[in-house]
Amino acid sequence: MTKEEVIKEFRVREILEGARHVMARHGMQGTTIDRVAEEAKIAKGTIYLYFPKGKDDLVHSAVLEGMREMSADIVKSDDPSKPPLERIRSLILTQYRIQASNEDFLKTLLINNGSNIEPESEAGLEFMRVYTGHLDFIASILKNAIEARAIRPIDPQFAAFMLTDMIMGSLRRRLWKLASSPLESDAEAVAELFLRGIQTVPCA
Amino acid sequence: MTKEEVIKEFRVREILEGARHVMARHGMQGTTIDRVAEEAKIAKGTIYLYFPKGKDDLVHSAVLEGMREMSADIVKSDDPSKPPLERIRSLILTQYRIQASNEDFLKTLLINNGSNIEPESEAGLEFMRVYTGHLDFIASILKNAIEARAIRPIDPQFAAFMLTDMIMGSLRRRLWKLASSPLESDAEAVAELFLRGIQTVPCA
DNA sequence: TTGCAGACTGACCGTACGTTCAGTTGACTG
DNA sequence: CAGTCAACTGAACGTACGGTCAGTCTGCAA
Repeated sequence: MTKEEVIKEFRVREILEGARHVMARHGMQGTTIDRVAEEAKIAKGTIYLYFPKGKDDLVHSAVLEGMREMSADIVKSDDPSKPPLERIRSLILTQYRIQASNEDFLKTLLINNGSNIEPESEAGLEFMRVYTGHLDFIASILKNAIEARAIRPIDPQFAAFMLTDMIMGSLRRRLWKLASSPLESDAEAVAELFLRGIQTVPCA
Repeated sequence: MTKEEVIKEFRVREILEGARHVMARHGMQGTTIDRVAEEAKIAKGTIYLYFPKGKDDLVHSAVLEGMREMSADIVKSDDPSKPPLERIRSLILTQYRIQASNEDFLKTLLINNGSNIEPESEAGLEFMRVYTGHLDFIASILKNAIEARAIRPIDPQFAAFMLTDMIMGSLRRRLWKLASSPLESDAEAVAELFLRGIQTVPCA
């Protein structure tokens, strides 16, 4: 029984990774079952043994798994015992490091339409659930910082959304080759902008 | 000669608007020539009279025209004689107003993959040209503010990118129904975050 | 009124791609 | 070694959709 499960898990992983690779290289439009099968080095029909619900389910699973993995990595690397501001800074840097080590999936998510899942469908709802779950995690860190009076009493959900978008945006800027600065300096610039804004400090 | 031109312009406009409407409702995946023809109330074949290069060219034209129109509206509403900070604030608010009045196209751009145009293709390069053109405009306003010492000497291109992403992000948040606050208060929150950051002012 | 030009139509065609399933393989059992 | 069964294969099928073109309609000119 164990052996079958190992094989099954191996196949599913191969297929999902193949799918993400194909998505990154060919875009959603160019992601076909044939290409995924070729990438995973199995025959077309085999895919339907592991994803009997068909292509859409496969694609959604690949995207969702990618999101869940990245989110989990970020949560894992968080250290709640750090002082609030430092915690936020290292959260930002960690997101850069993790997402940079995951370039295939990042391309899918940011440049191709990884989030192009129809809202209102079951897959769309699941996508939103994972996404808002991650936002909630960041919001809780910000809430913590507010209570410690390290940051202004801003709406944590809003700030979490904006921070995520800034990070995603600057990563997209890198993928589009509009910036070539080292990763750490991008992270630092985002942290600085998020924490202090761009305005001249009034009392400097 | 004039009459033919009027008809041609009318048809092209109907087709492009129809295309944007279909994209917003059905996503890029579900955007077919048949649906666009139906939306524009003309026969399939007629589309090929006005877009002989086929579907891809039509879709790209629709997206590019939408971007160009929005960018032009924003540039038009800018008043360079205002003081730098106020100029930035009203730039932000204007973007919200204009983009909110253009919901179809916004959905295409933000939720479906309007920017899913292959880089390296002619269409992709044109897309980047329009996009970076808009960023340059915003960067020039920020540069101006830096010279007036109204904001810190941050890289204007970087800041322009981040500001655009924050605005787009918060508009996406609205489209996803994760926020229902009035438009003006969203704009104000973004301006506040961008200008002052979230950190407690150190000398308050 | 007749004839022509060209804008417009929509049935039709070819193909790419998702899905299926009859057949093959190979590991395990008795 | 024969038999069994499940994993796997890939040729074949159905269909949705981009693109075509022979035919229709409309308005104008002679």
